[in-house]
Amino acid sequence: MQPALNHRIGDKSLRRGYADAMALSDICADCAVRDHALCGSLDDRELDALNSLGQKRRIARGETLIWAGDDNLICANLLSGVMKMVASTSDGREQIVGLLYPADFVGQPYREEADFSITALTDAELCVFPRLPFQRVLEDHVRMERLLLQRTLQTLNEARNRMLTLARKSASERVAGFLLDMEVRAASAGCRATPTGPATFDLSLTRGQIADVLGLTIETVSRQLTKLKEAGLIRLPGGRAITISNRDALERRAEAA
Amino acid sequence: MQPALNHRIGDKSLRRGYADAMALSDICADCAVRDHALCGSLDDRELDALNSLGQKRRIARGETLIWAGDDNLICANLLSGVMKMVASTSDGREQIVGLLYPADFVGQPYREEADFSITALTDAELCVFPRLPFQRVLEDHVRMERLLLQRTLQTLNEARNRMLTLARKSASERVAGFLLDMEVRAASAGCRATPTGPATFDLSLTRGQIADVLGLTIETVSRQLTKLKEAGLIRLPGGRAITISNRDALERRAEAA
DNA sequence: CGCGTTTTTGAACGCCGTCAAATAATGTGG
DNA sequence: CCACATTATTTGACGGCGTTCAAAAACGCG
Repeated sequence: MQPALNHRIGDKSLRRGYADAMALSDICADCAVRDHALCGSLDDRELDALNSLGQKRRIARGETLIWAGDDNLICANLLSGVMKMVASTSDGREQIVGLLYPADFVGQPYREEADFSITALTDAELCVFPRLPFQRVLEDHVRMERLLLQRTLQTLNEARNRMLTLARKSASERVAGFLLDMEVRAASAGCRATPTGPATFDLSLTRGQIADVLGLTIETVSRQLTKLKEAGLIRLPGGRAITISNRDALERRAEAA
Repeated sequence: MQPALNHRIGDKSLRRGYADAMALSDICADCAVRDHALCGSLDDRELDALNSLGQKRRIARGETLIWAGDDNLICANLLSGVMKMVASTSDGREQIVGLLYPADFVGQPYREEADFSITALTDAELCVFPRLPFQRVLEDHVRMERLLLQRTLQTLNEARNRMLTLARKSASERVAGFLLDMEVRAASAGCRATPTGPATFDLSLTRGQIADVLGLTIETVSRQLTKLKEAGLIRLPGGRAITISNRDALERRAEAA
C-alpha cells in the first residue's frame, strides 16, 4: 500500500510525495514533542513507516480540523498550540469535552464518523495521518498501541471526573478547580523549579472558552473570577494572566459547595 | 472504612489455585458472556492462563466491589447483574459515571489507586482478577489488549457525550434521552424481533439511581416522568416498568430544550 | 393488615442563565 | 502614534429551572 521510504533523498523539496515524507522524517529528529507523543514508542525505522503516512500541517487559530458529523478520515499528533474538542446539540449548545495540548493524540480511531469537532484555539502544528492506515500501523506496533491504551484510560478517568464536576459542583467550585488545573499545566509546561510562592501564569483561554469547558456562561465565569479576586485568593493582572495568591484557600473552595 | 473484600471463604478455597482455576475454566465453557467479553479474544489455551488468575465471585445487591481511594487491586469481567461506577466529592455528593452490564470490563488498569467506587445494583457475578497479573496477561495477548483499547475508546466517546448532557441539557431532555437509551439496551438484551410498537421494559433503577446518572434529584426525575406520562409519551404501568407510547415525540423531546 | 421504603406532589428558595448596557482590551488603517 | 472599530470582559437587574424542604400517597413485603 505505502511505498517504503527508507532511503534518503538529497534535496528534500524536489518532489512532492517523497519530499513531504522525508521532510517530516527529518523534522522528527528535532521534534519538540517526540519523547512525549505516541511516536516516542517507535524506533527510527518504525518512525519511517509512520512518516510515510503523515503530513505536517499548520492550522490557524479558529480553524477547525475535524467537523462533528463528517466522515472520520484523520488522526493526528499535536505538535504545538492548543485545540479544543467540542460536543454540541442539534440546536447549537456546546460543551468542550477535551482540551488538547502538544504531544496529545488527536482524533477517534476505529470510528467511522467524527462525533466531535476539533478546532484550534491558537495557531497550531500537527502531524496528520489518514485514519485507516494509521490504525494499521497501530496494530503492527504493540508498544504504540499499548501507549495509546494507557493514554485513553487516563483520558477516560479525567472525563469521568469531569462528569462529577459538570453534574454536581457549583460555579465557584468549578472555577477554582479549573484555575488549579491550569496552574498545574502551566507549571509543568514552564517547569518552574519553585512550587511555592504566588504563581502567575497565562490561561490562554477566553472567558467564553472557560465557560465552555466548565459548563457555565461567560457571565458566571466572570463573576466568579471577580469574587475570587475580591476575596484575595487570586489577582487578575490584566490580559488573560492569573496570579494565585492563596492556593490553600483556592483548593478549599474547589471542593466546598 | 470498608469491609475486606477478598476473603471469601468456601470449601473450594481449601485447595487453592488449581481447584479455582479448573472450576473457572469449566465454567468458561458455558459462560453466558464469553463471546462478548474481553476473553472472547482468547483461545482455550490462553483462557487457561487467564483463569489461573481469576476467581468467580458473587456479589449481593448493594455490596461494593471497589472503594474509591483504596489501593486498586482488582479488575473483573461482569458476568451477570448491573453495577454502577460512582464518582463523589469529599462532602458526599455523588455522580454515577458509568453503568456496567454483563460482559463489561470492570476496573481501572494501570492505576495505582481506585478513583471510583463500584457497587452492585442487583445481585451480580464476576470473574475477578488481581490487577497486576491481569495487566501482564493483557500485555502478552495483543488481541485482548486491542479489544480493550477499542472498548475504552468507545466508553470514552460515551463519556464525552454524557458531558454534553450533564453540562447543557435540560431535565426533560435528560430524562427523555435516558429512557430511549434504556429502551435500546433492554431491547438488545431481550433481542425483540419487532422494533416497532409500544415498547414496555423494566428500568431496573430506582428514581434515585436515575437521578445519580442524570445529574438531577429524585424529585426532578419523578416530576419529569409524570410530565411525560401526562403528555402521553410514556406510560408507567407500576413498579419500575416503562412503556414508550410515542417514541417519535420522545426522541424530539430528547434534543429540544 | 401494618410498617418501611419508594415515589409523588406541593411550596418556597436560590443559583445560575438571560438580557442589557457599560467598560476595557485588542486590533487596524491612516 | 492616534482615532476608531471590533471584540472581550465586567457589572447589573431579573426570571426560570431545578433544588431543597416537607408531607402525602403508593408500593412492597413480612
